[in-house]
Amino acid sequence: MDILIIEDNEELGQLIYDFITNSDYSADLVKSAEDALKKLEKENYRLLLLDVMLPGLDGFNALSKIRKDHNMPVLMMSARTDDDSKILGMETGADDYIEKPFSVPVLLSKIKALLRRAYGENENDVLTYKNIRLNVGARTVTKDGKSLEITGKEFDILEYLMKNVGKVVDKNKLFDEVWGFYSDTEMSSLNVYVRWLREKIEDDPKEPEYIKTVWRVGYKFGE
Amino acid sequence: MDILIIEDNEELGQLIYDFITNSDYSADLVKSAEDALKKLEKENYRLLLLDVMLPGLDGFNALSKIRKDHNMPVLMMSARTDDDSKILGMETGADDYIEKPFSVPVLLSKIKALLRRAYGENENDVLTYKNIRLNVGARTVTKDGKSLEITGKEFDILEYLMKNVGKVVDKNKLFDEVWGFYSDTEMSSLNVYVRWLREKIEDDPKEPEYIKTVWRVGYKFGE
DNA sequence: TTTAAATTTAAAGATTTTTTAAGAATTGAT
DNA sequence: ATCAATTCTTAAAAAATCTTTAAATTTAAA
Repeated sequence: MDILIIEDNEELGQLIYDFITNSDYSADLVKSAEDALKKLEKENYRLLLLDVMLPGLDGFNALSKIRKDHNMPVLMMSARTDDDSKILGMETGADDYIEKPFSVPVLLSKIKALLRRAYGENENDVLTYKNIRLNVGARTVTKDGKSLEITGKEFDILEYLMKNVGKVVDKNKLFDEVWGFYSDTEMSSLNVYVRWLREKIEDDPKEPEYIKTVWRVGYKFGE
Repeated sequence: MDILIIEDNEELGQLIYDFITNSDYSADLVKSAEDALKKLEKENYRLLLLDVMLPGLDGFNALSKIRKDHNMPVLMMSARTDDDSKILGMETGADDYIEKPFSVPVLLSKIKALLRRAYGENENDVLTYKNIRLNVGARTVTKDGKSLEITGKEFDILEYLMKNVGKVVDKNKLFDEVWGFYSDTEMSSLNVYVRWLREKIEDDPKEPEYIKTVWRVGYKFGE
């Protein structure tokens, strides 16, 4: 899971949640610091969006508790605009602080900046086409956010195809890429893997929307 | 040298410079992006404070030039308060953006937060994933707060895996990391240690929740 | 329309890789 | 020097993946 949003205001929480999830991040939304602490035990998050004014444990105290166990970037949100609040937040271990009301696109760009700094430029680690996402680092593939069980060879083939979205990929080139030039595996095996890939990826393997065959040449992913 | 300040307004530049140098950081002050680029060739800075409105090359263009060669945190300063400027700055590679006029103590706390994130403050002593905690300094591991008896090699393996949560760790890489490139221990021993680790960490070693095997490649911790 | 070539499909066998258990070798503490 | 803990090896069993084969289908061209 990417982001945990801790915000007690129902409406604002939902707004942020919708925007974030529509921006290709996964998120959970909780209404109190106590719930957040529980969630953190069970799930792994890459970033925290933390409201300051919360019922029960407030944002500052929650943060110092969280910081004992977790080192992920934390972005605080608050209506309190005085300097001391900002400074206190960051001294407590927040990475950044955004004043309410804020523009949601600005929030998103702050999130991106924090993720970039904490985890590196790994947007290029993920290949996306429509609702298919291929994560090179994790070697996982999802469709509509649900993960697909994919084998090694299948992954290698899909990776190469998705690195060339819209371009016709020559069968021999694809084969060499996946098996290596000197492999003595039969070329026909490639067809078989494509069949299985379609089985997993396509809604209707007979009418491929993603992996299209280009007669006498090879395959083309998408477009 | 810690910080390079790029600010053409003499008075403001001096103010920032004084405050920063009085706060135990070393700094250089330049008045243009061109000068900054020259300085960056010669000196090594840990952070950049970059004004947007500059004579000659402006802050945005300077930043995209800088980002080709440098990855240090960059904090932009500008009187332009519109969202698009902020977003553009961060898309271009800035880590944060502060509106002028700003409070200098707030600026300082932003600087601290950025340095902390980029270079670490407390040597990431504890790695946490869900209910598993690994204390690097103490070489201990707990699950749900209860300590697990773990041997040296097991710890080394787990540490490396947990430093790469969610990413597939190549078996050879993992081996080299733990045993060293020139070790003549058999590769297959790694499998055995993983088996023991699972015995200790997993609820059900047959259905690993933490240490997953990625066929043909290696292992992946979590996600 | 017919034909040959290319691709799809399904199934089964082969191969590779991982898991597992047991024991041998090594190390460090007493 | 002895003992216990740890590290390492080995080999069989199990699991997952890879590969081949051949028949069925589709396509493009004669």
